[in-house]
Amino acid sequence: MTTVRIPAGWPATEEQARAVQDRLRAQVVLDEPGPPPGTGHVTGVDVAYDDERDVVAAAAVVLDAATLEVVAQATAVGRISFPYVPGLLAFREIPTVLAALDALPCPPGLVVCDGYGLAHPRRFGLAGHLGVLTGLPTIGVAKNPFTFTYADPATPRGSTSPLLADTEEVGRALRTRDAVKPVFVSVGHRVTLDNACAHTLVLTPKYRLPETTRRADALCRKALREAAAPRKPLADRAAADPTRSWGRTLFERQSDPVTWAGRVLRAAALGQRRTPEIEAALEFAGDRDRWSHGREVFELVRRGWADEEQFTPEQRIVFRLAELVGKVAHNEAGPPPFFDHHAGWQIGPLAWRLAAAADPAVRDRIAVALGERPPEPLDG
DNA sequence: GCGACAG
DNA sequence: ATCTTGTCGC
Repeated sequence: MTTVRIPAGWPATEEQARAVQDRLRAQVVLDEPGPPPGTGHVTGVDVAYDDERDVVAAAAVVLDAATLEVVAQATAVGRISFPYVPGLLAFREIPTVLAALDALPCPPGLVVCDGYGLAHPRRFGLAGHLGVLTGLPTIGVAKNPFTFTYADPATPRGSTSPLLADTEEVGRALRTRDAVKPVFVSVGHRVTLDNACAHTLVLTPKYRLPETTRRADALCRKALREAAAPRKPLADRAAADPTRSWGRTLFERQSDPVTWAGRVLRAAALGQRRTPEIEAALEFAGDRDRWSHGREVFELVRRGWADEEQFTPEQRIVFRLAELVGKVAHNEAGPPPFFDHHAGWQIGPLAWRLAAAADPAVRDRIAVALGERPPEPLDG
């Protein structure tokens, strides 16, 4: 497995990313038929994320197009290079996908992407982007219609209907299993739409999604599991950390957990350098109307301390508290899926770790914000 | 102006 | 994409 760095000059803003798309899309080749279905190699690529740990894992799995047996596979891990923005997915996935493709011991043949090619607001989705950067023939097979419209294809497998941006056919809804929701096929690079659909049908003898996608999905999840630091079971951590049960009961006694978390954060941040992320979290905790956006606050704070090395241990604790404010608020008022409900339990122990190392005035202030002190002096 | 919106 | 419990089906 290879490790990826974010490429130099990689777009940092949405505006830059859109400019890159506008520049590169002229290089897409649409007038080649592409490899005949059922011959040579077909390669699936997919990506899995752990946003909390800022880890991304990609996989490329090469299948024999005739037998659908795995011929070769490779993975790569790296840091997340771009947030998820509809229309800019490629900037989040491509660096790691390229590394996985590079690590393959054989030519990939046709590359099947999890997403779109031509069917894209600027006609340059993930599959087209990957095709232009590698020169390989690519297609996109997506699970959802994005912003496009389509009529439901007829019931039997193999039926299609045009995927429309207004009246322009940008792809096709293709039924790969009888009476099951279609997939959405579009051209990436150097393949026609007819051929892309034919490939997709060859790749779906048993399931709705292409074997390439299924294999790559399973492999990148596994790579992600192995890349993320293995964690001890919950019970072990509870035994090793007596502050945990105190943190739990303290949190569960709060009738207004978000406001409480905000007070704790304010006390903890006192006297420390305030970053914009901390300011935002503090302001947020005081505004009940915004709690449903807790997840965004979490993500903002998480991005804010991406360069962990530049912060002191105390500042890192403040950042973690700010993240927890976002998590707790999201669990309290946001839509599912929720963060794990243990999140709030960490607030007390974390804040007290800071208090224990601080001077008596700060310690008192944190104790007041928490509402109590731990039953016995905690070290760490 | 606001929401929806591939993964 | 990710979080999640049970439930349905081959």
